[in-house]
Amino acid sequence: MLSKRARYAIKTLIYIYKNEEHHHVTAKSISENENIPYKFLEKILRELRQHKIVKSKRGAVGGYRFFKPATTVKVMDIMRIIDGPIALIPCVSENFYEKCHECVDEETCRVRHLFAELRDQMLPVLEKTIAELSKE
Amino acid sequence: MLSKRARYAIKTLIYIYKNEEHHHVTAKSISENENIPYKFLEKILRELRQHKIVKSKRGAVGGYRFFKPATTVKVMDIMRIIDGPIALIPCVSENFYEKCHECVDEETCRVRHLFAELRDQMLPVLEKTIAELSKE
DNA sequence: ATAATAGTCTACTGATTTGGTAGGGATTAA
DNA sequence: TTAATCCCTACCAAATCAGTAGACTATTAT
Repeated sequence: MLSKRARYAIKTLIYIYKNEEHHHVTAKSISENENIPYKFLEKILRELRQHKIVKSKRGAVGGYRFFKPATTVKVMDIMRIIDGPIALIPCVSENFYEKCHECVDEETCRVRHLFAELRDQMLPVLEKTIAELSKE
Repeated sequence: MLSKRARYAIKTLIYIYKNEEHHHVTAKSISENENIPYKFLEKILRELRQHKIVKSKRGAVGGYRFFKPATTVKVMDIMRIIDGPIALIPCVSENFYEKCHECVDEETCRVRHLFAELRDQMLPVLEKTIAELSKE
């Protein structure tokens, strides 16, 4: 399951994308419009900033904006930042690989093959970008 | 991520399938051969029995067997029993649906569509049965 | 200069889940 | 009757999740 943080993050980015044109988007307005607890949101935004998804501006007319174009930010990027691996078992993860110390031979492990196939089916769907997701 | 319990459950069923022909398969032998803590395994087996995936026989030459043919037990069945929904958000889950009280309109929610598509890509892979998974 | 606005950071907390462990009870075959 | 084996309840420590509190820093408008 997706964590609430990840869902909030995706909603937050869609909201920023739709509102960043004329000014920075404040955490307050995101919080109010998307119904995300303010302090909780701050933490999420911080993570997004640290991973260079958004950039921030402090002070009176501050707020958040995309760091790189929303057309280049994929849903899978956000999921990996917030929740970690997409794959369901670590030994088939591309970005969070861990050796499986349960099966003897990774090359022939059938369970591994199955979950590799699963990951291969999942990834293309999650290539969708925030910009694409925001169109209506 | 798949829980350890779910991975243990899948391994357990593959092991039972490969060994049930001539006699019941004991928890002890599963535990030893698949490296699963005995007491933890017992709990998993109990859940599988309660969901009619395996049946048990008590006493001296007791153990576990498939309740219905392994050719009819899908990986997704096991995952749902042990870990719950396959879908990453409840509002697109087939078996564990919950209304999304975040988005205003489920029909037009873009996030929902994305995760519905994701689920649709995942399900066919997880249709694979324990019997298929055990072939070599 | 200063007040108001808005992001930054560290620390804490309560509830839930995860991955177990302990210990006995019931059943069956030899 | 005894050894093997499953059945059941209860407990536990660590991690994760969702969220809160409070103080600090930077920027802008007046």
